[in-house]
Amino acid sequence: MPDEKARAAVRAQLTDYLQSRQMRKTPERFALLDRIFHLPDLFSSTDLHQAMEQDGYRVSLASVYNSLKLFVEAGLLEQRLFQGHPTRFTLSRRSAVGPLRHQMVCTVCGKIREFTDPEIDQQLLRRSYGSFTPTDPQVTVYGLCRSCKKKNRKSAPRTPRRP
Amino acid sequence: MPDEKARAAVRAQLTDYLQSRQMRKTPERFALLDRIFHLPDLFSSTDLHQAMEQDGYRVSLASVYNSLKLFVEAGLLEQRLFQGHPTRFTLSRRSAVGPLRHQMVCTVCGKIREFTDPEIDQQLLRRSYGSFTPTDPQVTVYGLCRSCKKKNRKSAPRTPRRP
DNA sequence: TTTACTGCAAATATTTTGCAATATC
DNA sequence: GATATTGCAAAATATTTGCAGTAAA
Repeated sequence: MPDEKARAAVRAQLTDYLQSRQMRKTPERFALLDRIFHLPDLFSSTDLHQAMEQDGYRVSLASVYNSLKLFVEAGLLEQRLFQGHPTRFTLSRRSAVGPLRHQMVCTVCGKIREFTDPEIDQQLLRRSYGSFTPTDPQVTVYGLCRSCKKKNRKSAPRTPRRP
Repeated sequence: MPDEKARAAVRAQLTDYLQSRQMRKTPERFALLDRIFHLPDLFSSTDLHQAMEQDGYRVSLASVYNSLKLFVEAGLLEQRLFQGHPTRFTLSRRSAVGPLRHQMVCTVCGKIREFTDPEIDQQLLRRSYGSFTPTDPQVTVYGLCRSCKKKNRKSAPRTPRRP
């Protein structure tokens, strides 16, 4: 199972991070981190909290927030914002070898789908940003998914209805 | 004054939009729209509300929100989200001829600076998104501005301090 | 034993909603 | 005059904070 390997690596990363800053290796932190590997790619704080509850593992929402912030600071997670959605988190791609993961978002139903585009990545990473040092380039493409586009056609007839 | 021309055009756009949907041309809506032309490129709902108050024009915050939503629906404004910032609005570039406006954000001080990149725009607009129809591609580059990078160097010495 | 961390509850920040009063059409 | 829109206050949503109790080191 390749997932297992990745999970162990990320766990080790967390251990190192905590140790190096004399922070504590609490069971909550590792339980949360483990659970993240069984969540969808882009999950919210409440997704994680509810998942823990359903597993019968009680953690306060405050601790979920604390841990998520910690994981981001430690470079294990990245944050993404999408119009009309709560903050999403995703396992960091920094360690990954592949192309960056970008997202498209349907402005009607809110559906989010990921895509990759090595060419755009090249453009993003090759160009200079002046005195600014980029660490995390993000591409978000808002638009319409197929089914919302269809629905939109039906509900927006050419002839305006009269009163 | 080229600004004046743009403002008139956008005002006309709003008038058309309202007329075509039998919505009302209230003074608040036009006052808000006008004020936006004298705000920074990326402004928040409270920026706009406070600007109105300082001009001695009383509008409720609820109306500011209503109008901003309306302006976005009418295609006059676009919304942008940045980590650690309230929602920002910006005059739509749809009508503009130039390249798309993208943003870089300093993750330490929160400073936002815009940049353009016609090559990336080409990549974004040329590629296919499958059954998904893109309307608004956004690039946000998080990183460090020069001054925060300097400060960071000072406060993160090579040798960890011992307890 | 020390103090970082958790859970809880209250606080904050941002945006939305319900509704009576008002003003556009 | 009909009703879309405003302003206000309350509600909803998402996240942060203060603090007492708990547990990792």
